[in-house]
Amino acid sequence: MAQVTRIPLADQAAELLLDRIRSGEWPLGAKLPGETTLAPQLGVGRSTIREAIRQLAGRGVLATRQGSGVFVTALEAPESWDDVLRRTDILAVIEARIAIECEAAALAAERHTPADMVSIRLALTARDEKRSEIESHVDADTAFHRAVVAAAHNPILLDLFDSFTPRLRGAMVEMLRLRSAFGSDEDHAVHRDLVEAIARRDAAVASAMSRTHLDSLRSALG
Amino acid sequence: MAQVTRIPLADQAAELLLDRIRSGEWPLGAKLPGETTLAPQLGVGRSTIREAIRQLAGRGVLATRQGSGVFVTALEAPESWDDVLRRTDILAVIEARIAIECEAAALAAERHTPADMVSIRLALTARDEKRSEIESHVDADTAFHRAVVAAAHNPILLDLFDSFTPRLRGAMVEMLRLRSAFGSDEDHAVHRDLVEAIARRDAAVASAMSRTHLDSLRSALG
DNA sequence: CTAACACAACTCCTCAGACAAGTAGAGAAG
DNA sequence: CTTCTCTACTTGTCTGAGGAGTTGTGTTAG
Repeated sequence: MAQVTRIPLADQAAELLLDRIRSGEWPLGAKLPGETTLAPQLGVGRSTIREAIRQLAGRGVLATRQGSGVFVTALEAPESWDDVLRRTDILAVIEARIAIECEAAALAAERHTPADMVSIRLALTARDEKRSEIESHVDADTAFHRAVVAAAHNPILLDLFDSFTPRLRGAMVEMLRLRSAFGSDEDHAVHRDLVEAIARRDAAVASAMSRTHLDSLRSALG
Repeated sequence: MAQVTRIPLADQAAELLLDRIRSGEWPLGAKLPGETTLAPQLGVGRSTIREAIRQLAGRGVLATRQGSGVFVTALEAPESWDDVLRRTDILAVIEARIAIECEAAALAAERHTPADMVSIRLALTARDEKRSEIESHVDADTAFHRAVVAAAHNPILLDLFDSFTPRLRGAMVEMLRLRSAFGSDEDHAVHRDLVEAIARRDAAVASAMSRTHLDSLRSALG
């Protein structure tokens, strides 16, 4: 089966070089042959091999130093975090979210500022008002939990939360379509208790409330 | 302060294009002006602008189609997770590690297999034998905790743990050089208790032991 | 013999020009 | 209105030339 679309020589050359790097022909930190050597060796022009090198340099695999040469800086491109999440079981993602959100709730109870409490309470009322539509309710719920994590004042926990939510959104919407036990009064009570626990700086209860909420989410998705 | 190292024009051009993309001048999916237009506009040759485009293509920001043009495929390159960690305060990293490791210890208590227990106990004895040298002791400690996280059977938690440890290693070594309260018998007892709690599937105690150990680490580094 | 200097060979960087290959739109023919 | 063809424009590739930086070698002064 021949390919319909011609792949540019520069792209082919880049893949070829990457293969030879992965094979161990040029270990980490090694210097590649000069472009004047590499170009005839692959049967392409100098500008083509240069573009291939640039492409790999953009991916962080190679680095060029004028007058010195081209060097291997990484054995392969670092895998995108989103890709890891997309490939992983959704239950594992929820467990990871439980881990960071419980801790974040405890930290939020200790560290929250008045401004944090304002945005948390605002997000809670917004969450309560949007019980009708499924998607907007999920988004409001996510926004509320994000406000809690933000009150922990830890950029890593917040980054992790933000990287988890896109993966979870679809599953949550789908789940709500089947069983609508989410917009219930009981569910709302848990969230209100969480806010109150944070407000009175009760870290243990705040953490426990988060766990309660997320455990029910896990069992619903499992 | 002028820079000592000359930055290649192609790299400068790539950064310039990336800025204009981020500024919203060319939205997602838009077609950039042709190379023959862009090159004089930036005051560089055509091959130079081509290499800049290749570089951004390697980072996933642009895509070229022969005969058609160059198109924006992503608003910005996904930031490497390592870069985020390197830039962040080390206390925040420890807090994140506390979050995932406590949860992982609890999950490990529930899910560990006989093979998990073997590797955990092996790592514990190895950790105990290497109390003399600082660096090897830190590495043995890290290996032990990694074995615990691995027993949780959650790939995301393990990936997170692996991404945290490189950032923490330097700080732990430095801390041990100052106060050597780490290779103490008390410290070893905590780890032994953690293993026993996991072995008898006591999730609450396993989580608490992890927290004890890491809290002392946090206060030592703070 | 050692150390500092000059230089030559090598590397990547940049430009210019030419032609090939592919695409998309305008215009003509049906 | 549909279809075909052709033209203009785009990226792809190659070649040749010179500029700029690095590195190692050889020379020379001490």
